[in-house]
Amino acid sequence: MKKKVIKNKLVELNPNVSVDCVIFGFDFEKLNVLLIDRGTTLGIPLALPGNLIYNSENLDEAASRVLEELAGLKNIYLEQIGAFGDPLRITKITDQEWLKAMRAEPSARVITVAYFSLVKMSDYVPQASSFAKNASWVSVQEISELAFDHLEILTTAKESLKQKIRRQPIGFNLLPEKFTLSQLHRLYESILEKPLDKRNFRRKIQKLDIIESLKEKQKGVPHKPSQLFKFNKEKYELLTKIGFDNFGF
Amino acid sequence: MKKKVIKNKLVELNPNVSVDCVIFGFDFEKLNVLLIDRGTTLGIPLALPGNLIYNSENLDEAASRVLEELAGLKNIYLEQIGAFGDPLRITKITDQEWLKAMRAEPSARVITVAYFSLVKMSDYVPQASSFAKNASWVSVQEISELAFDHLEILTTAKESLKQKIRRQPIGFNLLPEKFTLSQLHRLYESILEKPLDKRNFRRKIQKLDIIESLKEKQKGVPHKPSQLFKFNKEKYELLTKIGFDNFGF
DNA sequence: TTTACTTTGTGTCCTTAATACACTTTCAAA
DNA sequence: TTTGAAAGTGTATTAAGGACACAAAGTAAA
Repeated sequence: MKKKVIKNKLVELNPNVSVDCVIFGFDFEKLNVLLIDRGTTLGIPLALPGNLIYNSENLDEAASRVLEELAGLKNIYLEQIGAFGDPLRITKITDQEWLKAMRAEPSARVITVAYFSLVKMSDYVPQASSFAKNASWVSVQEISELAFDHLEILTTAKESLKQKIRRQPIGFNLLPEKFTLSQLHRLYESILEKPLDKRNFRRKIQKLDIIESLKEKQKGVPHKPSQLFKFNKEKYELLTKIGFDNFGF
Repeated sequence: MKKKVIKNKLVELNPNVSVDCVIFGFDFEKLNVLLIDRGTTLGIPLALPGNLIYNSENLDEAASRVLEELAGLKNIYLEQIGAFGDPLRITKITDQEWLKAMRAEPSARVITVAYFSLVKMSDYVPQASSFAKNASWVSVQEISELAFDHLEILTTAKESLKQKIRRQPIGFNLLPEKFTLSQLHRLYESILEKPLDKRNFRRKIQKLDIIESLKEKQKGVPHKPSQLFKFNKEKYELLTKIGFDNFGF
């Protein structure tokens, strides 16, 4: 069993449990996911960032650690999606090369706990980052295969994000401090994967009362400049806590 | 490592991963959960049914197996809630007695994958069942402590069920073939933990178009007998697949 | 047999939310 | 000064939610 010493404490990797993170980012056009290029010669090189957990940490901590190790990202919005544990999930021959190189027990049964996280893309620019480990942003629409069962995890993550954003205004984690209503609009359309009427969208968002218009406008755009907004942290946190479900019952 | 032979195949228990099931039942008054009395002298005797997984089975299969081993229940509605993996979740001294008796590696780090399931209470009557292993139905309202982190799992399961029933008509898994609207009404109130207006509830359910009135009424009740209904499997399955979310976006 | 008791079953009004839809404004660049 | 491109805005119609009260149908007890 692989061992590691952190701060004089012996820390053991658990060979049977990993975490994988679906890290979403928004480029004002579409949703992206941060993927790792494993550089394998066989099979699909792209995979979700993830790793085995240490026995000393809980699952949320493990996911946070993966985010920090990969991209130096701290205090990131994280949400557990669920556990994936098909015995066959890591047995594709095309994944074995990588497992043998990376794992002390490459054939161990591993169940993985998947998370999705929301980051501002500007907080992680792969080529400029010293953390970069062959990581890059890939448009979710363009992803048709991934290593292991990661495509299934991604699909579940997208669904989970769709559901979540209908109840909590978590989308703001994907936007910079200042943003326009059109950007927010495109964000919701990207996540929900359907067009939303502009006027109805704006009315609804304004009624939620979580955004405030700044006394500032877009500059240098070759069209009418857009009003900039920020969101109201207090209202946001309240709504995030209680949700804003309005289903019938 | 504990080993077991099933159908001439060597099957290994995974010491690090378990499943736990929150089995809900409805007695026409309130929600109940099937709990195991571990008969421990120390600490809290009641726990959720669960067990370590075998390396040969996937997580859903493990949960189904637990249901079948415990109560002979097959083809039961099961939904994964998530993974619980705090390193301290099994370290209460009051839980150690039981672990030492039951587990080959009582101090192993175990993460558990939790499920909730919905059963008709008539399908499992503990005292009459040959499967009974000190299992009994307990009203969810009366549960204030459980072994390990099972109270947290129960809380999450209740929340998860609440969310789910707002999108899919899964409540029918808790009712017998024939039921009255009042029973369905009380079921929704029990799950959502809030009163629902009788007329509005009936109107809404009827509009979903998933129940059919039978040409049959309650008998022997000391009041106006209620119309009996069954639910329409086709419509039910369609709605279960596509959900019936009607949130704004 | 009458009365009391208990639960069923039903309709309307009002308010709130959803949806569909088109034109003017403001800027940069040509 | 014209063109192109996105921003910003209001109304009318339809659908759904929420509040609310009383008659009907059965059993049990007086």
